Amino acid sequence: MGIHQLMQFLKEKAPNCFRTLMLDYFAGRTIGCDASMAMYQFLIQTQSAGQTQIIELTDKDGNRTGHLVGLFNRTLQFLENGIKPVWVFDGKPPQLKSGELARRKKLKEEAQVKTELALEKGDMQQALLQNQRTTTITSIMKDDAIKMLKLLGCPIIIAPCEAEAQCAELCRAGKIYATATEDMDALTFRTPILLRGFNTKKEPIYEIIYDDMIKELELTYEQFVDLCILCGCDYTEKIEGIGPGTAYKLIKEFKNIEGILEHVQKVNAERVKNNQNPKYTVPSKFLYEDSRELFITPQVQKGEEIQLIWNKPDVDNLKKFLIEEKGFAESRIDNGLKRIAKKDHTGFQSRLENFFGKTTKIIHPNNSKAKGKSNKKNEQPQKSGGKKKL
DNA sequence: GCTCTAACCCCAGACGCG
DNA sequence: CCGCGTCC
DNA sequence: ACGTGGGGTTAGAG
Repeated sequence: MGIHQLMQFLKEKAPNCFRTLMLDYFAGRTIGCDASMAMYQFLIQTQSAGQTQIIELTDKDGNRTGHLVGLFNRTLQFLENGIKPVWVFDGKPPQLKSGELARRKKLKEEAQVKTELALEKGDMQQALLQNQRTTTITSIMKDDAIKMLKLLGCPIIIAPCEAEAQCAELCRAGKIYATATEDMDALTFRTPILLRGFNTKKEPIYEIIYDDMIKELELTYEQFVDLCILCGCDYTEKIEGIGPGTAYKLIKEFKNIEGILEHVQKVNAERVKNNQNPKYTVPSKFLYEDSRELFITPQVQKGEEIQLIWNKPDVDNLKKFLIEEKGFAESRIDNGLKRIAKKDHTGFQSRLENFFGKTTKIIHPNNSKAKGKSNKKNEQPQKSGGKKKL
């Protein structure tokens, strides 16, 4: 679950670290995308309720393909807008996450039972909801996605561990402009820029700038990590009775989790003396030190070692794969490829254009339904400063 | 009252035809 | 331009 | 073998 309620906390306590941007702002930029989360969402959202069963997109062998449809469209949307995506996949989750993963697995199993129950009752709406909760990503599905994205010409990174941590490393190394994810722990991994909102065209894209955030909160990085752990992260239980609000106050006052634990013991002891229930409950195994280490020095591949290269799509093999193996309609692939036919996938053209200020308003009729007023914006000649800094 | 937390509910995409 | 069935 | 999140509402505690 990333960091519990961090988004809402930041909106409140650090409102000035946000910017909202339109898609065309990113033309010519490289963006690191969290592949697992995107796949998961596409798989969920391509399910629908039939008369007596749940319908999912699959190939002829029954392998699910909803994530491929989604990633295909999303990638083309990026390329069409001159954005160069690098898809980053999760590797092996850290040991500390196993408890959280077990919890999720159990929830999925319960949802599976509820799905079948709802199907028996004929409650298709409930069946769909529960079936969405059972969604998991198999290694076949992941391999299919990697194969397709490579054939589209995109660089792929399989992170040694958490994708968010790898994106943060790439961003700090200057290999990507920003990390695109809905998962707020990218900030805990210290990504300089986090982007949210690519999942819906209805709203603009939010940019969160790490340096602004940390300044506005008046915390050190280490303190911010402690704050995130106290809010609730994937690696350890949190202290019951402390949410984002009090965690922030306590960090300010006692500097770190060690100091807060001392304070917590005192407060609880005092209350026990007065025959009151303790105010806080510290988990029996509060692994905050290990969690810290996972956030601060995560297992990643060094950014300098990574070369990102975009190629033109391998049209023949892409078609062979998607049509013959995955059951895609040829016309959809052709339509998609037409959208990016004029783009240069090496990224040279878009950088050059960006340098000369030519790409500032590549936006498409498709997207313009978003707000209605956003149309006007595109028409404004954004000529001002001429070329940007380099 | 007001603030905060926790538990529980809901929600999530894109294309293209008519 | 919108609504809704379909995408595989 | 394993994997997403967010918002809203409400009840209850301090």
